[in-house]
Amino acid sequence: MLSKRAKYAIKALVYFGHKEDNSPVLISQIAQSENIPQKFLEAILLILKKEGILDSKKGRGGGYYVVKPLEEISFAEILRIFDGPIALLPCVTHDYYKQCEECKDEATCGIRKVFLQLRNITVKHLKDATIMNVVLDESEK
Amino acid sequence: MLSKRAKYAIKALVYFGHKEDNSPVLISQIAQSENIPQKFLEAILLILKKEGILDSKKGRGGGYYVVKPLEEISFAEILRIFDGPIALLPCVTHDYYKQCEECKDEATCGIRKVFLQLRNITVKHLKDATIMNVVLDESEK
DNA sequence: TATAACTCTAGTAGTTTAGTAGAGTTTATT
DNA sequence: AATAAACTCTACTAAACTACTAGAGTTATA
Repeated sequence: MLSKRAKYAIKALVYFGHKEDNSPVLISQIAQSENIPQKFLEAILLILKKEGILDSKKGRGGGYYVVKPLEEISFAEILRIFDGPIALLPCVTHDYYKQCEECKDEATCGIRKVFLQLRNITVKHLKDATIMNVVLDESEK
Repeated sequence: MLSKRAKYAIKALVYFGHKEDNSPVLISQIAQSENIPQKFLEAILLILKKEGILDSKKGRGGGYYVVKPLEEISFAEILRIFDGPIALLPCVTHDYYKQCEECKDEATCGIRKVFLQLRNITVKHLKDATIMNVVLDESEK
């Protein structure tokens, strides 16, 4: 299961996508609109800022705004930031590779094969799913 | 990530699959061969028994043996037993459905759509992956 | 200079994970 | 009948993670 962190992050980004302009938005505004605990959301937006996806302006009239193009922000990227690897086994992750401790021979492990293929399918799907795609899809109604 | 429980369960089942006959196997034998802590494996095998996948014989000469055909045991089934739902959001699970608390309208949620498709792809892949398939694949060397 | 707004450090209750310990029960064999 | 092999079951634990909350601090603009 996704962590709430990741889910909230995606929700917030989609919220940005539905806005007309790119003016700064208050945390409190997003929190209210999306039913997310405000303090929790604060921490999440901070992380998105550290990752170069959002930026913020302090002081009166400040808030958060998007800096990375929405069509370049994929679900895969967000999941990796908040929930770590997408693969289900350490021995098939891309960025966090670790051998399974109890494994006798990785090269011939049939279990690994299944999860390697699954990882590839999943990553493809989650890379194709960008924030922009979701925004466009939701606007079609 | 998979839990170790689920990974060990799959490893144990594949181990059964590589045996010639279906005579009872000692927990200690599997634990040793697959590098799994024995006491932990005990609990796992007990669960597989409760699920009707294994059965056991007590006393001297006893042990565990498979009762469900290996070509009918899929990774999907094992994952569901040990790690719960395969879907990444509660609102797209099959057996454990729960609305996302903060969701405004499930029917139009673009995020949900992404994870619903992903779930379908994943489940298909994990249902096609049976213990028997892994055993056959590993025997081809 | 007041205040709106982000920043950052702590802490916390609850749950899950990956085990371990040990007593109890069953059954085949001697 | 005794013995020992082997599964069964309950209880416990350390460590990590999740989803928050509290509150003080900093910055910038009107």
